[in-house]
Amino acid sequence: MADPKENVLMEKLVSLCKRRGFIFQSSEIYGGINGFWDYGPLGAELKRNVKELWWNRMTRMRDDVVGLEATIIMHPQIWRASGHVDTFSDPMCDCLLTRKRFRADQVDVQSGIAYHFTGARDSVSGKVSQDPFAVLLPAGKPPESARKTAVAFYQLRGLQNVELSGETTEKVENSQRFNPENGALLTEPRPFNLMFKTYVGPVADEENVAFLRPETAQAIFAQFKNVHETSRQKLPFGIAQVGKAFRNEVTPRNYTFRSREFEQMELEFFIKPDEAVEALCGQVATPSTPGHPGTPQPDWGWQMWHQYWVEERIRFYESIGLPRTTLEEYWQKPDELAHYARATVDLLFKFPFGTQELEGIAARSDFDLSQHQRFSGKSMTVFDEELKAAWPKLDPTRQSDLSERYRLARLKYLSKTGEPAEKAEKQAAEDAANLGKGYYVPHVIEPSAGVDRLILALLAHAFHEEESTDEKGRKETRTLLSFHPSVAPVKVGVFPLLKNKPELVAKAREVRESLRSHFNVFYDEAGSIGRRYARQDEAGTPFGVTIDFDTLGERPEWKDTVTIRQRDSGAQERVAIAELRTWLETRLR
RNA sequence: GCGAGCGUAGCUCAGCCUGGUAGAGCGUCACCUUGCCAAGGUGAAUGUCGAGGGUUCGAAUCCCUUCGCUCGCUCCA
Repeated sequence: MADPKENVLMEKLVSLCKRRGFIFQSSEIYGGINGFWDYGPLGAELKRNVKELWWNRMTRMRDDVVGLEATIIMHPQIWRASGHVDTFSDPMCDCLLTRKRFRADQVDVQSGIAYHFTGARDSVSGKVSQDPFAVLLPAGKPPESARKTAVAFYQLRGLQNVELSGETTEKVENSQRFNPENGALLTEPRPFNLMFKTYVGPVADEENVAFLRPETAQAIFAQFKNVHETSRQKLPFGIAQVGKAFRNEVTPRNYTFRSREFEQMELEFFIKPDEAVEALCGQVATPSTPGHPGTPQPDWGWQMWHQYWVEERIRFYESIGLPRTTLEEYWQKPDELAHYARATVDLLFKFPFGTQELEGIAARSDFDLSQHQRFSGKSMTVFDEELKAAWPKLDPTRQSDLSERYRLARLKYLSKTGEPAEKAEKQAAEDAANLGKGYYVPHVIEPSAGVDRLILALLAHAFHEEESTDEKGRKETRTLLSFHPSVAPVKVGVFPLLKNKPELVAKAREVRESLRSHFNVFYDEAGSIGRRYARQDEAGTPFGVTIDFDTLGERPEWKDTVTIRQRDSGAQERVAIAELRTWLETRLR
């Protein structure tokens, strides 16, 4: 767990974010609302930059990924197909004695004698508790043991000398209402819905229930066919989306890290099943060495693609200023994997409050599209002309081998979904036959990142304090945010050396105007020059441009040049105004 | 959801125990000053003391409720 020093760091960061306008609590004037955060002027710029860099890198800089922007509220069936309705709304109950929480349907079934109590009173103080309580004992156990548990319960309610009242017994069979560990009564099962619920249309009844999406991914699957057909993409290709998602988290914690409204950047990268790759290329390439596997090749199987995306994503983080050393790769153990996942790598960042997930890169097989195929009744298969052409040229034993492997994989999926065995067998056989005709459900690799936690990681990583002592022996702390220039909210500060010299001010404003259509520029003339540098250090502005007397020609050879100061080192150099834009452009990438 | 602690100016905090209508430092703003790293001077703004209720002649202070934050438990597809 985080040690005190790291909590102090977190407090400093939170305070800086508020003071400088990066992050505010939502609805603060009304006392705030738990789990919701707003981005102030600098935070909004930072977040835009991050999303834009992701979008450019994932879509515009590639031939094989296209974008999507889907709605937040979708057909409720989507969340049944995805499994969210089941896994996000488990009724839970708590042990009245230990507070331990159980999923109501997973409590071990028990039988025995239940001892009910209507309440208790303190024989010394006279204080009374009217809370009913009950303990279940296996048949044959002495009643004293039930009373002991009940006494402990009422002691928790503030009674010291417990005198139990209204004891009755009842025979109980196959009950899930009692804690198997101590026999204590559990609270009533309460729905624990992690999805935000709303109603579509003016009538708020159960038929009109809809959910705010708990992830952006499902929209991509739901629109897979449309995008595939209109984008003229062929497998392998991906669909990227950036957008809001909502989860009614039990405990929003750690500043913006776990929020109830948050933004995701997700890619669903669709690939051919390994059986199809083998049919086409004669073999499936699998990773032999760690690290980036290079330019994608036609013979890559899902493992190569998975490794490729893990490495691509790490490169992205490096490019925006999170070095590999700040990240941790965590390969989920087989028993941690979701049942449909073949492999999942979490990219973790060392936050001040602990090492936590920034992004997950999951190999999700063909589970998602298959689910939507089953629930919607619409085919999610693609037709692969090359596969159709290649298949007849295969050796018959190879054909039956591939076909059988594909059939078994489909059967495994269909059986797990609870399809009747006979129906599953029939469907799997049909799917296998279709493979030879060039039809299959694409598999998917999913790099899924949280924008807000990435912002927090960038802030935490950029935060630095430098202690120094001035000539008068006073200790000073310089706070700076060492953002990578590509994400920095403000790219360049422009300052006249002195405010009371109109020529300097006029020239500085002129320089600001010449730059502002190219970069986010901040102009400041208030206070000493050092103070203005310090203000920009806290905002994370990488460069400061100062207009001085030499700019005006005091030293003729320096006419129309400015001083550029670098944020992290404080180093200065002289650059001609005419070259400023190019100078900055090459350093802001 | 449970337990503990906390909530006073933009930020960090004092005052609360022992009720008598609010303070410091930093920051912000204006003017002056200032020839490159938070210099200085003068002046200014800012809080229904998280919110609501109660006790009291009187509440930042005592009591209750509620919201928010932190930590622990729980949860985390």
